[in-house]
Amino acid sequence: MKVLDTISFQKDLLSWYDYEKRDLPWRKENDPYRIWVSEIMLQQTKVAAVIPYFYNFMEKFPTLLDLAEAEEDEVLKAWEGLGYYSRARNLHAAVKEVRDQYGGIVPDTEKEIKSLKGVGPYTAGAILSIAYNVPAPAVDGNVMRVLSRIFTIYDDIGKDTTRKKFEQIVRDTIAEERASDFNQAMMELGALICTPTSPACLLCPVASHCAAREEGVQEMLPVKAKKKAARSVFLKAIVLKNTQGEYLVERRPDTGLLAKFWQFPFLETEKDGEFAAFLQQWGIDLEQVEYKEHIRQAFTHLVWEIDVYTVEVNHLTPAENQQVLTPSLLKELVFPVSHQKIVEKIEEEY
DNA sequence: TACCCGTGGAC
DNA sequence: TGTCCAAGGGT
Repeated sequence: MKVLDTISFQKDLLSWYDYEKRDLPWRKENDPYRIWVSEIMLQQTKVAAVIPYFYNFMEKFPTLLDLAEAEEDEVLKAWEGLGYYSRARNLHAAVKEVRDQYGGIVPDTEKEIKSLKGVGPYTAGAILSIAYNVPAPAVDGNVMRVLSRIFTIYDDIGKDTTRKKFEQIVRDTIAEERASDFNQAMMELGALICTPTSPACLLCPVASHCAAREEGVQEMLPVKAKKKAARSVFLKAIVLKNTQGEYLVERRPDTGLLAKFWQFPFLETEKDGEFAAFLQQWGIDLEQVEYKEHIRQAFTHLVWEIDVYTVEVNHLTPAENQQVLTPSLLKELVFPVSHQKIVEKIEEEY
């Protein structure tokens, strides 16, 4: 592996960062709680998507204690639409643990912080370095992309051992006195300059240190194994409305995909015959329902293909996991994005 | 290790 | 339209 002039690299990187760093809401104060929340929100999520959620979240839960004392449904509602909802549940649980076990102070040791729910190798390093300036590696996708190019490392970045290799490189390279800025600068460089496609090498402050640039292979890196294609699941959903203008919704199971979210009843099928049998539980015939639209919701590992139907009935009796609600009460509940699209059309079209 | 877990934007 | 993927973690 090539030898890096560490001091020169640090200087070039940090000088650029001092001048070019973005003005982001979680960079305004050095509150470990705010930094923690931002890091969880930023997991697999773009900065632009996080910003409005971060402002709203901080307004609702300004301090760690505010969040610790909130109801889970309230926390999930603030997370609705951001995705990966276990992040919200884990953060909520972890914040309670910090309140109870650490006197409300976010711990500053690697062992303690990694023991918190939802805090893995990256997030532990990010909080330690950004909040406490501890020289710990915070290796995310950006950092692996930047370093794979600097050193022309062709290891598959999807593998755990590869991340550990990059963590060791960061330990050897990090600016000890400016650990916070160094880690953030590496990520900032990955986000703004050393992008996945068409990296802006002509604008790169560390281009002179970059082996991939020298060899012209920057577009080949990093190496990442292809993921399996997502499988499609075909669903038929029914929006049931009674003569009072109320709607039937049901709660998803406590675990798994979109746990505890609300949805309109649906059946996993493409066949009208099976759908007809499904509708019989409300005494409805297939001829009574009206097809409204098709909604596609793509997850990382599967795709929902939803045909949406509506029907109006005289009376609706909710089962144990169901509710019959007015539109305004419906909007208080947490729905998957695909079903939010239905909720938005309720009253006018549905 | 491989799979599960969301969403919206870029290309 | 399809594909990829973004400051990952849990199991």
